[in-house]
Amino acid sequence: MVVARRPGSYECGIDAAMDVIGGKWKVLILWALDERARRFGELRRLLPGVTEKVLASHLRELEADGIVHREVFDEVPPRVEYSLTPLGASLNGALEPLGAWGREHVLGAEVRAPRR
Amino acid sequence: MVVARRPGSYECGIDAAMDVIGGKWKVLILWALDERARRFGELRRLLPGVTEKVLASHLRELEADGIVHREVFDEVPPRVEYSLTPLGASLNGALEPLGAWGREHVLGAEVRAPRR
DNA sequence: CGGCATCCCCAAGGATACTG
DNA sequence: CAGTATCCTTGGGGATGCCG
Repeated sequence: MVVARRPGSYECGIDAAMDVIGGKWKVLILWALDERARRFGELRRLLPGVTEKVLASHLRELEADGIVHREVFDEVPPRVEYSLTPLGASLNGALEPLGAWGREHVLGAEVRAPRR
Repeated sequence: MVVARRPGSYECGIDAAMDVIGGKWKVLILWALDERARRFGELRRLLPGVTEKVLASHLRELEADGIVHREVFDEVPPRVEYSLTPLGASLNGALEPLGAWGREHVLGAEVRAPRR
């Protein structure tokens, strides 16, 4: 996103959080990882439209922020798994009310969607 | 903002909400309006760094999304007040856990170990 | 006071190709 | 499979000026 990446201080906790989840696909990544760990290609398939470059950079940012854990398995073919850290899980929990709000007030308004 | 402005459907409620609050200053606007109604110039002073153009466009988007109410008082000098609609208030409530998360895990971490 | 109208910039994000 | 490496596009947002 934008806001103000690491300017040293924020007005309130919400911008700080918005900074962490501000990427275009980040909340979707968190959502996809909520259930279980996922491989890179798996995530790519779960997020139709994301490019490899953007997915990789988002994952690296989330890793730097301590939200996701990246584990490399030394195998052939290579395998890398991404999972939520405890911090990431807590973020997802904090996101839940917002998701419920969106489902109820935005999605509900335009469609009676059977989400995920 | 980013994500996908009104593409007709979202993956989950969170993107839908992210779409609404995706502007650089929107959550700060919501925060400022949470306490009471505010005038345009008042908001400008509360958000150091925002330009008139951006503040006005954000307010209009929030108004279009049914989040804020704009009331014009036909006086001289002109007076315009912005306030949260019930929907806006509920959004603010849904944002609260996220704000708490940010305060606890981002702001707190920065204070203890300032980076950059 | 509370705005639009303009012009402009730049970083987030997309497309494509290549590699360990 | 899981990424880099490059190049390019886009539009959100900043700066400035004018107006009812």
